[in-house]
Amino acid sequence: MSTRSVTTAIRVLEAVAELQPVGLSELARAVDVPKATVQRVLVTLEELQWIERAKRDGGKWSIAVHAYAVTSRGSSGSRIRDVAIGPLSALQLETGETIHLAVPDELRMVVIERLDTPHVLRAFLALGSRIPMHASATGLAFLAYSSDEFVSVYLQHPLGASTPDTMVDPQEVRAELQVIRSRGYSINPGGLSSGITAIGAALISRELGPVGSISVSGPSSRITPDKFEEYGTAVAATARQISMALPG
Amino acid sequence: MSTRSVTTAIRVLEAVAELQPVGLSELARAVDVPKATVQRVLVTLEELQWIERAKRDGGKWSIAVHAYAVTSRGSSGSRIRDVAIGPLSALQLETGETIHLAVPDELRMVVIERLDTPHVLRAFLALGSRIPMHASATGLAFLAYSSDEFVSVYLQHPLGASTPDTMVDPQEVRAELQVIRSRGYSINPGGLSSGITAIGAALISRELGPVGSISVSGPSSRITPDKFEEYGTAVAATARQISMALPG
DNA sequence: GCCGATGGTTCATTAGATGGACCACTGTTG
DNA sequence: CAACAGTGGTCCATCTAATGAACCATCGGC
Repeated sequence: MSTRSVTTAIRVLEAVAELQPVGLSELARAVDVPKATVQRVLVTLEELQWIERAKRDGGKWSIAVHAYAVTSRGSSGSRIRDVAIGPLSALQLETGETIHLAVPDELRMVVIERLDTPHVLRAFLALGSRIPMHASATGLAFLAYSSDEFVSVYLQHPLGASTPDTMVDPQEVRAELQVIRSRGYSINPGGLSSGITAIGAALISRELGPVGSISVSGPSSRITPDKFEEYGTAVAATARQISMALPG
Repeated sequence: MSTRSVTTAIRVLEAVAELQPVGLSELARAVDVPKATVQRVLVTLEELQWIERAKRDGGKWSIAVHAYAVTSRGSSGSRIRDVAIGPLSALQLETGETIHLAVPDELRMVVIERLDTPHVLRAFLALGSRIPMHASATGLAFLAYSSDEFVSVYLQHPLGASTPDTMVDPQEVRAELQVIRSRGYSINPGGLSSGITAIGAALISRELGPVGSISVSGPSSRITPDKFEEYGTAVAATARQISMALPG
C-alpha cells in the first residue's frame, strides 16, 4: 500500500531509540528483518545524521542529537505549550513547586514542559519522559476526561506498578477516575515515585476533548493533605484557563 | 548507494519539521520531489504516527508528539544530561538564574535541558531551540574549545545577527574565543536576545573534546558586570565537575 | 581447534518506488 | 462568470532500487 522501505526504516529507528546503544544483530532480531536490510537502513540513517555509532563499545548505535533537534522543533504539543507557558509560569510562582505539562502518546504521557521549584528538594522528571497514565497525576487527570472506549482499552493492558503505591487494579482506577471527575483534579501520592506527591488537571479542547494535562508536584513532606484542596483548585483553575485559550 | 526512498522520506520529515504547519505542494517544492512521491511519504509517516494533519486549516502537516517521544528517549545527549542534571541543579540553586544545557548539532547549539529560575522575569529558551554558536554563551564556549579546523569552517559561513549586539565579524569572534580560553568562561551580553545576558562554559570529554556546554542566563538588569566573575567561576567549576563525570 | 556470536558484503530477483499526467476542488481576478 | 492559478489527491506503465539468502571475516570463550 505504501513505501515499505520507509516503514521498516522508521521501525528500525524506533528500535534504536528503545534499545540504544544497540548492535546490528540485536536490532535485526527486534524488528524481525534480515540483517542485510537493517544494515543498509542503518548506514542511510547515519548519513542523514539521525543515528550515530559509538566510537568504542563495538560501534553500537544510538539516536543522534540531530534527530532530537528536528522533532523537538515544534511538535504538535508546541501550540499547547505556547498558550500554556504563561499560566503555568503563574502557577509555578503561586505554588512554588515543580510544574509539569504532559501530552498523551499512545498509552503514555510525555512530559513536554517543566517549570522548576526553587526548593532544594525537587521533584524531577526529565523532559521527554514517558510515564504510565495510571501511575501519574497527569495521566489520571487525562484518563478521567477521556472516552469510555479509550479508558477500557487502556485498562485492558497490564497495569505496571512504578512504586508499591501505584494503583494496579482496573476497578480501583475506574473508581478513582470518578472521584477525579467530581473533584476536578487528580491526586497521586507516591504512585509514580516514592515520596513524591502530585496534583493534576486535564487540558480539554472543546473540539478535541482532552489533549494533555498539567500537574504540580513535590516531596510528600511538603505537599501534605492539608494543601491538596488549595493546590487542587489552583491547578484546576489554571487548566481551565489554558483550555479556553487552546486553538481548537 | 543506499535506500533512496528512505532518504527522501527523512528529507520530507525534516521539511515538515521546519515548515510546519505545511501543505503538500509547498513541501514538494521545498524538497524538490514530485507531489505524488511526497504524498505517499506523508501518508506513510502519518500511519507511523510521526506526523499528523491539522483537523481544520486545510489539513496541513505537522510533526506529531510520537516523533518527539521517540527521539527524546535518550538521544546521545542523554548520557550527558544524566550526569549533568545534578550539578546543574546545584548551580541553579546557587545562582538562582536559568540554566541551559546545550549540545552541538551541525552549526547550531541545541538546548536539551533547562532549569529555570523562580523569578518573574525569566530568560526563556524552549527545549529543542537551535541557536547560532557565535551568538550564544553556550556556543561561544563550545567554539573556544573546538579544533581550529572546526572554528575556521564555522566562521566561513555568514554570521547572522540575532540582535544588534551580536558579534558578526569573524576576527572579533576569534579574539573573543581567545579571551574565553584564558578566562575559562564565556560572557554574552545581549548577543542572542536583547536584554538577556548569559555566561557559559564548555563540557569537555577527555577523549572526544568539547561535547556541549552549559550557561546561566537572566535579564541584563540582574546579571550585571559585577556578577560576571562570581557566576563565571561557578559555571566553569560546574562544567569541570560534569566534564570529569562524563563517560568518555 | 571448534563453536556461536558478532558486523559486514554480495548479487540475482522482482517487488515496489517513481513521477508524469490527470482529476476535482477552491479562491481570486479581470 | 469564465479563465486561471492555486490547492490536495489518484493512477499506472516503467524500470529503478530494495530485498534477503548466502556468504565472509572477526572476535571471545571453553
